[in-house]
Amino acid sequence: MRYSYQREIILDIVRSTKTHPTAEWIHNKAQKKIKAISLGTVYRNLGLLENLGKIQTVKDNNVVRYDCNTEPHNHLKCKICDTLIDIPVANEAMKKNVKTKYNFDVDDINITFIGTCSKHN
Amino acid sequence: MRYSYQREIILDIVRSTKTHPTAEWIHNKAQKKIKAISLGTVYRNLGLLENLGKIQTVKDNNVVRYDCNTEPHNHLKCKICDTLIDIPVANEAMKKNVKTKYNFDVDDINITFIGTCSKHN
DNA sequence: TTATTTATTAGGAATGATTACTATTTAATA
DNA sequence: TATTAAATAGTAATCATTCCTAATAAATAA
Repeated sequence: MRYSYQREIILDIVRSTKTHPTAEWIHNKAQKKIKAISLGTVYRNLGLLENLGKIQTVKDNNVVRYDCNTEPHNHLKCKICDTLIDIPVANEAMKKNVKTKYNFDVDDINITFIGTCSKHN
Repeated sequence: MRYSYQREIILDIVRSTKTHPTAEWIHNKAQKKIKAISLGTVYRNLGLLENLGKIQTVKDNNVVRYDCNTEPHNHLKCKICDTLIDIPVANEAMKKNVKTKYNFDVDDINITFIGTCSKHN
């Protein structure tokens, strides 16, 4: 893969935050550095970076959010402030359980807990 | 809420299958009974039926699928045949665990196991 | 039964995130 | 320095879903 300044900036931006930004947010930020960067370029490079395992994606409603946390993990989603909070993957034992109960080979587990985060107590 | 024949047909259709159909699929089926039924009507009534607790939704990639299973449950998603398989909710203890660990009040847990179902062994 | 009122519908336009397309630019390398 | 193929900018297209509005129909009152 050829070097691209755009890709470098995009990766820097994703790594600069834990807010699980959207492509549009990343595009806005990137325009501060490269004023003519296009949204298509942002999407394409985010896809490439995901394939390279340098970033991860989370589906949040009908928007994809990007996450610099490359460890396998899941999310708490606060319905009040919309924050996504990373949590370590629940129990590898679940995979084994699903295998024995349903004869289903699990590659990936996607868990989102929806509720109210500690800010709103 | 006022009676509507369209809504009745739509509910019948969702209840007639365990394939987690999309709005478009339901619309096609409904047109067999009511040839001029509009897609907007299908979407609106699916939303109403969900609010009434008569059906549930599952998000599958960027499509919403509808499910007549009204019990709380989660899904196995086969990456080969795209089938969604209902499974009972994993462990209420997870809610308590998240509460104590993260001080996060869980309303709803969304779990999808992605992998290969028993058909492809 | 008929008239009234207001929820519901059909049909089509609008939205919004994402992807596709294409001429131009630019990194790599010969 | 010239060549070439990957990457980009800019824009059009896609596709699920929502929104809008005049017409229709269910519920109710007269």
